Amino acid sequence: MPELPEVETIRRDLTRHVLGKTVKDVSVSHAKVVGGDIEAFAGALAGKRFQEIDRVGKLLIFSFGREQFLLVHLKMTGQLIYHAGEFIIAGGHSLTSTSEVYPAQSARGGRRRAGGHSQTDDPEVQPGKHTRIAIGFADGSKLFFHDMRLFGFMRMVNEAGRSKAISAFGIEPLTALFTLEKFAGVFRGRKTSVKAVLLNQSLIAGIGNIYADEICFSAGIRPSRQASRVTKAEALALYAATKQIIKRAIKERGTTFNTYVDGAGNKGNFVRFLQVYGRGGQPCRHCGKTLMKKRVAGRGTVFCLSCQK
DNA sequence: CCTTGTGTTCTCCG
DNA sequence: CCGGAGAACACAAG
Repeated sequence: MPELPEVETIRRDLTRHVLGKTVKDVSVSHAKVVGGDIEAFAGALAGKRFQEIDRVGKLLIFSFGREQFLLVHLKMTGQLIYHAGEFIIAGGHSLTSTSEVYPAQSARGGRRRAGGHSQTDDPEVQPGKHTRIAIGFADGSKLFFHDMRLFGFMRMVNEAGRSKAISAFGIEPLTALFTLEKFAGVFRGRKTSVKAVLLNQSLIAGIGNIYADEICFSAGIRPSRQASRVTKAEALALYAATKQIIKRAIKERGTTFNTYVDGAGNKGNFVRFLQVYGRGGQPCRHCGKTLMKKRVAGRGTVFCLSCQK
């Protein structure tokens, strides 16, 4: 599940690789992943030059000047992978034209292994049965959007569309506006759980199920605790944990639990540092007691009854 | 059945 | 009866 650290890792990877490149051709497998109209999307994107890549929460924003933007959301299983070189088919010969291997409206075309440097198994097949969008650049390199579940999307929007998308997000961790004052403020007066607040993108941008559980563990607070009952000291603990865990996760290039890969198709390393996520029934790394798993805020949630109050 | 991010819809309460 | 908060549902595929 790409959350803030994963999306930020991809943003940095792609900033290095696709900035300044011009879109030559665009292929799309399903209309719904580009907002319903493949022709309109491909037409709007063709010929555009990538000028800047920003991120708000888990949303990527590619800029083409002041009036045209590409919004990309990976949702649960989306991947955005850049390929510099040519494609090597199982048989051995290379391809240079996207349309030859990946006609619009058809995601089929067999499994073709990419040129060598990837570490994961399924995700780097280029293009594969889960390839939804292929963007070919003038220099022959390509950007692939994969998504097993058809939740993720790309959209071309104008400045009004960009502003609207950004305004839906709450405070952004790791920016100057992410102050203890504002952070503590989002918990104040809320009857819902601490976890629901952490997951609410309109309050705090970028936290998903993995980091919400990790933040709660680090702060020693049960995810089910009522937000309004969080004390000042606990708000500080949650605030510090949020900043520290997100920073560290970015440094480790994100968490690969199931399907996440970075802009080059490689896994993230933060799994090694997970204290609770995915560890229900296993011993707490701090006290040794069995970690509890239950549903909080509609999500699978793992915590330690003894370390978290 | 489970997994989860988010948009939409439903329900409750004052 | 309105508005807002929060919960529940829908979506998708393995």
